[in-house]
Amino acid sequence: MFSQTVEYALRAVVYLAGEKDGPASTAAVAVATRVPPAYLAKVLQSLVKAGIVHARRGVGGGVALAKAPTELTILEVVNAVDPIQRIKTCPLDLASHGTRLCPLHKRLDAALATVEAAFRGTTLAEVVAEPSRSKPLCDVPVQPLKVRGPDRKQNTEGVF
Amino acid sequence: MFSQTVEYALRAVVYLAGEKDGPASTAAVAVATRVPPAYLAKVLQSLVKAGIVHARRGVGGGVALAKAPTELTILEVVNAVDPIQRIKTCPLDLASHGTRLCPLHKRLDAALATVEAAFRGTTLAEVVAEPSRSKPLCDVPVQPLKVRGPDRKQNTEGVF
DNA sequence: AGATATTCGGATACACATATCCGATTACAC
DNA sequence: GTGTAATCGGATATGTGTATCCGAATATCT
Repeated sequence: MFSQTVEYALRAVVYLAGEKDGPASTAAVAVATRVPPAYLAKVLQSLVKAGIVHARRGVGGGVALAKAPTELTILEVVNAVDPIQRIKTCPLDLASHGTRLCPLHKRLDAALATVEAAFRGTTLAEVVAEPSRSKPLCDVPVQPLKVRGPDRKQNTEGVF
Repeated sequence: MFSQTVEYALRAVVYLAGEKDGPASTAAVAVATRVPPAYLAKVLQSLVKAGIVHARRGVGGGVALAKAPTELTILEVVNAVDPIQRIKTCPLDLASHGTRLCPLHKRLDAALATVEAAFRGTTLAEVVAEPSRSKPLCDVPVQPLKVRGPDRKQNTEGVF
C-alpha cells in the first residue's frame, strides 16, 4: 500500500528528528535506519529538493531537518517522495461528467482523503515524543550492525 | 496508492453487478470497462480463484458474480487481486518488541486500518445503487469507444 | 594549496507490476 | 462425433519502482 521509498523516507526523518546536534552523514543514517545506503542517498535527495531536509557537503557535513519536528507533518514527507494521488477526475479517459466522480471512485477517493488527513494531522514531533515503550525507530541499532567486509559484491558463483 | 490492477478489478465487478442476465464474456467486460482485454483476463482469473466471480467455458459462457452484490464488499475484491497489507510487525528486520509497533508504524497501520474498514463496510450493491447522476462506471460505453489514434499512452498516472 | 570528507547526479542493473500473445482445455450446439 | 465459443494457463514483452556504482562537485581542515 505504501511504497518502500515512503518507509525509508519516514525512517530517515524520524532519525534526523532525534539528531539535535549537527548534521548526520547519509552513511550514519543508513546504518541507523537499516536502509540501503546507496538508495537512501537518492531518497534524501528528494527530501532535499522538497525542502524538508538540508544538506551540507564537505567535512563535517551531512543532512539535517530543515524545519522543527513540530512543523513537519508526515504528509509532507510522504508527498515529497511518493505523493498521494487523490482521484480528481474519472479514471476512464472520457471525462464525461467533469469533476463529478461516480459512486465507486467517490468512495476510493474518500479513503485516500482519510489517509491524507491522518498524515496531515501528524507531526514528526508527535511521533518521536509519543509515550511508548518502543522507540520510534523500533529501537534500532543497539549493536552497530556489524559492518560487512570491504565490499562483497555478490557474484555468488565464479570468481571475478 | 491503489494499484492499476485493483482499479480494473473493481470496474469489472461493478459492471458484472449490472449484468443480471447470464454471464458476460471477458471481451464484453473489457469493452465496457475499457480495460486491456488480455490483462483483464488475468485479473478475472484472480477473482475466480478468490471465489468472487464464477466462470463458465464454452458457448454462451463467460463470467458472472458468484455472490449477490449485497454480500460482496469492496474489500473482498481488493484483497483478491492486491491485498491490503496491514503492518503487523516492525518492518526493521529485528523484531525486537514482538507485536508492539513503534509510534510511527502504529500510525501508518492505523491509516491502513481506516481504509480497510471503509472497504469492508461498502458492498457492491451500495456502489451501484447510489443515487447519483453518474452511473457507477462513469457512464461507460454509450458509443463503442472510438478507437483512439495509433495508441495513446493511457493514464499517465499509475494510480487513479 | 592540498588532502579529506561528504553530497550531488547520471548511468546502470535488477525485480516486480503491468500488459500481450498463443496454444490447450472445456463446454455447448448441431 | 465435429465445430465453435469461450476460459485457462504458461511464455513472453514492457514499464516502472527499487537498488547500486562511480565520478564530479563542494566544503572543511591542516
